[in-house]
Amino acid sequence: MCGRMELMATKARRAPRRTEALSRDVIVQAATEILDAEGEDALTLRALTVRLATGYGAIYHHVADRDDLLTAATDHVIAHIVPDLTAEAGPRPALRGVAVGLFDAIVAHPWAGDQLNRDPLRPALLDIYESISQQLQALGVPQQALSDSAGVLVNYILGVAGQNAANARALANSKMDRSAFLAAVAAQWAQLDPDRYPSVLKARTQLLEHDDREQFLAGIDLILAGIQTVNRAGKDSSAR
Amino acid sequence: MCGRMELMATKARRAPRRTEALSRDVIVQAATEILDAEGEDALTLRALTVRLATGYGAIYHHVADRDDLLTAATDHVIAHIVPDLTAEAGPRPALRGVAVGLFDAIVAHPWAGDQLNRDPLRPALLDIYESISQQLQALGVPQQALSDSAGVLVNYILGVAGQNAANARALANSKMDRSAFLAAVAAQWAQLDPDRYPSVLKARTQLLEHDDREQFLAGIDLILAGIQTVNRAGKDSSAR
DNA sequence: ACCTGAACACCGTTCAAGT
DNA sequence: ACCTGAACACCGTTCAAGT
Repeated sequence: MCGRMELMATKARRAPRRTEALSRDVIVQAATEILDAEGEDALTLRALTVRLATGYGAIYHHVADRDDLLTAATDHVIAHIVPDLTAEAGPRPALRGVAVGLFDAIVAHPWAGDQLNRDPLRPALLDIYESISQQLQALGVPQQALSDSAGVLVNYILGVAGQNAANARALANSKMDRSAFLAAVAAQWAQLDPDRYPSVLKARTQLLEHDDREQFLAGIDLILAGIQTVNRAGKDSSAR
Repeated sequence: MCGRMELMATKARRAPRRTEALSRDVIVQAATEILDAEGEDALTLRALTVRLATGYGAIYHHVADRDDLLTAATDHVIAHIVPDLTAEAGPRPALRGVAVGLFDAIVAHPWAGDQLNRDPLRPALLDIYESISQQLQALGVPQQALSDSAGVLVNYILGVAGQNAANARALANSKMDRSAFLAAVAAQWAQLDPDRYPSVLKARTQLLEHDDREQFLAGIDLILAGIQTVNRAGKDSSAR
């Protein structure tokens, strides 16, 4: 009892008082901070009650379950991307901007990349999809090719997001620092059978030199080139 | 004691005797069957001990942990794809063949699609990557563009795989049959704000009509077109 | 070497009880 | 309405003990 009083006194000195009541936003915010700091496995309900100095029931009063929390945090982290890009120059820079924005968000919050892959098209992704579709339309992609084209871009982005999250998790689990981890990965690759994986091994040096972000953008450009090529071909045949 | 004897007698009648000893392969096989039948959440160590009529220690003697089991099952399910395609006609059909093989495998085993996204480039994916790279090379893609091109294809496939797994999980969790589930999804989409998501809503009808597999292949073709366009452009500037 | 199964630590979630 | 926290059901994993 006495010990508990002291703890509360310490708490009170650090964060004078919880003036605002517990709310969904406060909970999602706290969850995001835990996810960013320690990864998805660290987001336990127990950890949340400790951080928010509350009980389980209080959390479940504002949030359906752990998955609800995870998707809400993901939506929150992704929601900022599209609005920031309305003042873009043209459809092509805008498309690259959305893609890069998503890429950067996922590098900063790898757990969100994982979550996007685990959920079917979430609200957050819908905004992205809508924005991409509109820019493609502005680029002159015909209506019937629009959903295929936007789908390729979104799925490519999701794939990259997933690998990014996987790498972040592997790094965290290894408990090495970044350079030691990269060295360990490189050592693993070096053991591959060169007769069976010649192309993988050739790509390896390039992968290590290349910036992930640059390679991601090169992929976007490649897909855009494909969209425009297919589009142009379709135009020729439908014009006559 | 008496009850236990009876249980063993019943067991013996159903499955006369376990002639083959427990092995890693047997365990992975059993895990795959559980995953296919009931999804990832159903693969518990307890369920495995029941199905294999054994104890925890026996399983942990052949397998490191649950994750080891999951990746082994994924590798096993993916490993069959590449070898089946050696007798392909040309690089383009071969590429489509690998992609479609992977797509079909993931439709049949959605949990594997999820697992591919959660692990950094697994052995199983390395074979795919190698095969794709070699076919791209045969297609005339220059060395320095190879890793970008193969990366786009692999990441696109991974993205589709992830969405496929997510949809399968959503369907399973809903406990509806397929048509009821699709109706529920359609109803959800119908509630979207048409001012905010015009393109999404336009794409919706197309998505419902389109075969997933066809759309996936259209995406592959689109990316291949982009690879060849970029490649041709590069050739022009490097030739002089 | 291979297997058994009780025990452990730790989850997400519920719910009667409080304010 | 909002919150508390003991309790429940269920995980993955370990390990002393058996053969």
